[in-house]
Order: sequence, then C-alpha cells, then structure tokens
Amino acid sequence: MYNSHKIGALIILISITITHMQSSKKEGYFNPGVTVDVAIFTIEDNTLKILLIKRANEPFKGTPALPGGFIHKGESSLETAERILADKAGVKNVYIEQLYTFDESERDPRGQIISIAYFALVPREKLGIHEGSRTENPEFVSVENLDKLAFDHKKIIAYALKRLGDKILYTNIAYSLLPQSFTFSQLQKTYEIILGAPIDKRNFRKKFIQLDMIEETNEKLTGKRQRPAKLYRFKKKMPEKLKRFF
Amino acid sequence: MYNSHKIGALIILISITITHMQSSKKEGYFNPGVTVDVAIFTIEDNTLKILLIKRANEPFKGTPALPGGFIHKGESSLETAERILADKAGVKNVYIEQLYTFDESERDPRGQIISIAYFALVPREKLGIHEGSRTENPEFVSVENLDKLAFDHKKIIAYALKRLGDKILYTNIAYSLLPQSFTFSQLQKTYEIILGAPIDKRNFRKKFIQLDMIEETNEKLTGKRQRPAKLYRFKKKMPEKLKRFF
DNA sequence: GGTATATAGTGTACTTAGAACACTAAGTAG
DNA sequence: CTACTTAGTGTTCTAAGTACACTATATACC
Repeated sequence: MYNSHKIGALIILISITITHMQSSKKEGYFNPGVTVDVAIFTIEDNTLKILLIKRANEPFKGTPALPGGFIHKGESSLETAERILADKAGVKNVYIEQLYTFDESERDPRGQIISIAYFALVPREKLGIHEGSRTENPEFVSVENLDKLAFDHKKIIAYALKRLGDKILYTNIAYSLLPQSFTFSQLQKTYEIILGAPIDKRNFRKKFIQLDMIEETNEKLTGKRQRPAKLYRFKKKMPEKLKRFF
Repeated sequence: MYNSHKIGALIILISITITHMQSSKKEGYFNPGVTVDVAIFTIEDNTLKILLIKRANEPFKGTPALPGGFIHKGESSLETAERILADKAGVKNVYIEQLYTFDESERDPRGQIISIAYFALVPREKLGIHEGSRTENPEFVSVENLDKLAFDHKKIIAYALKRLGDKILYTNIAYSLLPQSFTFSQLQKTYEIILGAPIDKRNFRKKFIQLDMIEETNEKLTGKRQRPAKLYRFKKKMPEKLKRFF
C-alpha cells in the first residue's frame, strides 16, 4: 500500500518532467523540447502579410504567435511544418524551406525548448477566402504592423524577412507568391513589396527578359480601365538559383 | 517486496526510454534527441581540411565522423558547438555560425535524433601542432578525400562546403582562416582553394583594394628565395557583408 | 660575384551589366 | 469623344568584370 503510493508519486514526477520537456539523463545530458514554427507569407492588397494565430494556451495565451507545434513521433521537422501549413493555412505543396533553429535559453518560459523555424510562401489565390475561426483565429497580418508577439517570434519573423529579401534577388522564388499567370506589373510589384523600394519599369522588364525565367501566354488581362496587359507564366516552378539580380 | 520490484522495473523502463532519446508523451508528442555536430575547417598545405574524429562508441564505432555531442542541460546549441570546438580542436573565439538542422528520420540508427549543425573556420596557426591522441584521434583531413563517414555527415559537410563557397563571395569571412598578417598571395590562395578555381592576380588585387577590407602593415615577408612580399592585415575582424564579389 | 630561379608587383583595353530617363499605346469611364 | 489609367518600349552613360604580359627583388647555387 505504501509502496504503491510511491509508484504513484514516481509517475507524477515523470509526467512533470515530460511536461517540462526535459528528461534529465546521466550527467548533464537531456532532451530539450523540439517545436516547429512556420513563417507563412503571402501578398495581399499590395502588402506582404504573415499568418499569425492567437495562442489558445499558456504561455502567452491570447497573444499573437507564429503557427507551430511539437514534432510528432516519426515525423521530420519538415513534415511537422507541412502539417502546420495544412492545419492552420489549409494549403499544401507550397514553397517551404528551413530557416534557422532558435534555441536561446530564455526563449520559452516552460524551459529549454528549441524551435526549428521554417518559412513558406503561398500565393493568395491558394488560400481560402477567410481562414478558420476557431479560438486561434489564424489571420494574415501585414508585416508592417506587428505588435507584441509570443516567445521570440518577432526575431524569427525578422530573420525570415531578411532571408526572403535576400533570396528573391538570386533565386526564382517569386513564382511561389504569384498566381499561375500574371502581368509584368504584378511581377514587378511583388519585387517592390519584398524589397521595399520602387524599381524602374524598363530596367525591370529588360532584366527579367534577359533572365529567361518567364514566358508569354496567349492571354491578356482585360476589363480594366486601361490598355490590356499581356499575361506571363514562369517557365519553371521549381526553386533555382540565378546568376545574379539587381 | 513485490511492489518494490515493480518500482525497479519502472525505473529500468524509464532509463531505456531515455537511452533511446525518445520520451513518449500524450498523443504523439515526444522529444527527439538533440545533438550538435560541428564542421571545423582550416587551410593547411594549400588544401581545405576538416576535423574528423573516429567514433569511440556505437553506432558507427571506429568510423570517421564530425565532432559532436548532445546538448547539455542549460546549454544553447551554440554553446554546445563552442564546447566541442574547445574539447576537440582546442580552440575558442573562432568564426562559428549555425549551418542547418538535419533531422531526416533514418539518419541515426538509435532512433529519432536531430543534429543542429554548425560550421567553424580556424586559422591553422591557432591549432596546436598535433591534436589529441585519444581513441578518437581528431585529425584534419582534406575535404577532397573523404571516405565513408558516420551518420549523414557527408551530407552535412557538402552543405557546409556550399555555404563556405557562397559566403566567401559576399562576406569578409576569409579573415577567419588567415593569420594576423598575410601576403596578397596567401589571401588569393585562400580564395582559390575555397572556390576551387584560379583567379587572375591583377584582377584579384584590384578588387580587394577596391573593397577596402585590408590594409598594409609596415612589415614584409623575407627569407624566401624571391622578392619580399608586403604583409597585410584585415581592417575589421568581424563578420560583415560586402556589396558583391567576383 | 654572377647567374638562375622563384614569387611580387603593376596598367590598359575591351566587354558586360547596371542606372537614369520620357514618351506612345490601348483600353474603360463618364 | 474626351479624359484617365496603366501597358509597353530604347538609348545613353557609368561602373564593374575580364583578359592579358612584363619588370622587380630577393635567395640559391655555381
């Protein structure tokens, strides 16, 4: 009777340890908790937006945060990120890459929990009209007005923005933000939004034609109060490096 | 008596779980093991070399591998990497940055163990004449002749080499491979080794002077059977981005 | 001491890419 | 049918990259 109480106490101890994501092993070794957070970007209304949820639980309950979660057993971090993309943004087969692993010790009040951060790009058209309305209420927010965020997520977003700004200059990832076909103006706007600076129209077109990344379709965008614009598409919708850019 | 056996059994179970680096939690959540591996490069005998150890334990006992280890409690992954650098290469305060987190499920036969990989650059002069001679026998090996390596370490090294080749083109990290003062020829050789291609001497000098990264010292390198070479030093020995390069 | 040898050090012409810049074209709105 | 809005197009100038060959100054060796 006394002994079985002891067992009960032990089990409680174990569950506490696990809740804290820290199972102490012999001599200093232990496993930190491992989460995945995803910075999901899209362009809407001529601004770069990122998907944020309101945290349903402590810590930071109610505070906006990147969608994320713990790695499941048998899952790679990429698979975790894709699961989060499907669950929170309702999309799959979008551009995604690992960003950085954040693990400064004070980043999570629950203890030593690392975050393998990913960043993803989604064309606006792939997203439903308005995302889920659970308590988490995921929504796309302009990266210009980010208030207080949970954990170190502001830092993660800053890092993601830097990566995005760099990569758009030497890869073709712009394809992953644009619809299947698009006008030259839309394409240029995408670059201007991400780079945060206007670009000369003629130089931009010259450069892009030289890069040979896109081709004309036979269609034009009509119905606007202006000369119809030719529609283009990317020749390849796979990530690749370019020689250089601007 | 019977009950205390039960406790014993429980404790064994726990230790097995921990040894496998997997503590199963409620519903799919669990903590993978977290290790840090470090790709430590230096230049010696006009080749790029990387530090490898022979694994002292299973799995892959006896096979060459990157120096690495589990994160200790309270340690960030960067601190782990720095500890490994000190223990295995005997250096500190060298260039180090996080590379990538490798976590494909089959990478470690012990189960789900992720590796936060770092890469470090060490000038040859900072390393002792010959490194430790424990069973691990750390030694610098030319990146040209890498045999079978433990885990996915070949992949990690390939990734590190790509990063190094990229970064030497748009940052000043070359400073972290060179001694305090050096000749223009040594500097150029460093670039040629990392890029794997010869560079025109006049263009290289022109470019480097234009970049304004280095300055003359008052010294010359004499004692060689040739015209003495001026010695230069880097103006700043801190990582910074350049506009562009070659 | 003189000669061979090895690496240090320097300048110019050509080619390519980037930057600056303004007008005409073709639709819809009213 | 006129006003308005965005689409579409070339040229000049400047900066950077590339290709290329000879002279300078030390030590090694005879």
